[in-house]
Amino acid sequence: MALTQLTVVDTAVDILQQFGLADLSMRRLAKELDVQVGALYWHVKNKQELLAQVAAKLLNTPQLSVKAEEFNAPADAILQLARNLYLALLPIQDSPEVIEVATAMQATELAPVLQLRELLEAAGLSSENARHGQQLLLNHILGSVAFRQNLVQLDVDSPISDGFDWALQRAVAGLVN
Amino acid sequence: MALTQLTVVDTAVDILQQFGLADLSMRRLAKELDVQVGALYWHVKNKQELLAQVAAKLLNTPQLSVKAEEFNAPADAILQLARNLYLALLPIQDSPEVIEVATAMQATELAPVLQLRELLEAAGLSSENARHGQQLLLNHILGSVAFRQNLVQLDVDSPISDGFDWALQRAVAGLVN
DNA sequence: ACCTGAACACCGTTCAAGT
DNA sequence: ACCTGAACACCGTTCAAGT
Repeated sequence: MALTQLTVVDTAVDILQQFGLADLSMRRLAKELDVQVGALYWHVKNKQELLAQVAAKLLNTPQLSVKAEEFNAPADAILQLARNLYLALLPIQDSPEVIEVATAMQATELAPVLQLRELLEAAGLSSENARHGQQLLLNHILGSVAFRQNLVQLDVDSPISDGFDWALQRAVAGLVN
Repeated sequence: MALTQLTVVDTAVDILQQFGLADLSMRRLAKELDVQVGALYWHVKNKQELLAQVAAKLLNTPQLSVKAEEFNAPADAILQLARNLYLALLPIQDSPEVIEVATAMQATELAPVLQLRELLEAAGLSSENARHGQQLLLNHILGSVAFRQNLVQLDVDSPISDGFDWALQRAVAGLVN
């Protein structure tokens, strides 16, 4: 199999999903691809950039986006999108850290995160306030996923409702009046 | 100077404040204390537990807490406490990661985080919903600090108002109706 | 009780040299 | 153009042995 940017990133996604971020090292990745570590650096600049591309692969899927016209209120579309993100990230170990790396270097556009802002504007917020609301909701999604995943690690039995949704509803209500 | 748990944790806090989490390694810490790495493990169980104690040192100061009776509405006390936390964590590099480690192992009680929940109960939330509201606000504080610190790292000029406070107000409004 | 010395099993990144 | 081999400068944790 030819070593390309695509195969590198896809294998990285695989390792992340199966074993978590702690096992997603450049060396482990090289071993999985049957090459030397140095070879990876011909296809990706560094680990940060790799993680940003992993995040893009995870989020830039049409499955996550939401069709605004299918909801009678923008707030409902926002709630649905936030839930989609939460549920998609939950089963992927350490996904919040990966997403944070990607948004920190803002090199990559994460479609559902952009849509979050668009929907807030559609709900009547100024473009500035839509950015701030986006931040609040993203913080809540990533923080809640991280918190839940930590519970699993300490194998506490996770209840079906973990309070994410209640707080999400209150936050959206506060944002769109 | 005698090597004790106290000196170990205090030196760790120093390194964190001056150089950030990347430089806070057990080896670097040992060097700073003029001992071998192994010696540290007599005084702390592992790095996780050390970070939890660092987090406690950072947050368990009366400066951060808020006197509820000085505010005419519980919501105002909540806002003040959240701002105190945000402003205290902002100058400490990578403080969100450290706090997250501490809350994840919940071995340590972080006073201001507890007060956040108490104030939400005082504002009329059920104890369950107060926990969920606490999660929302903590997620927003830590997420916003992390976001701002990443901007500094990429030396983008930080504006005075970064939207933290606007979103905070909307969130609190949504929580306490 | 407390610490040293040394090892074990890892990291990310770089780069001359090969093909 | 793409990859190997090998190095550089690190990690966290453990543990026999010393005092």
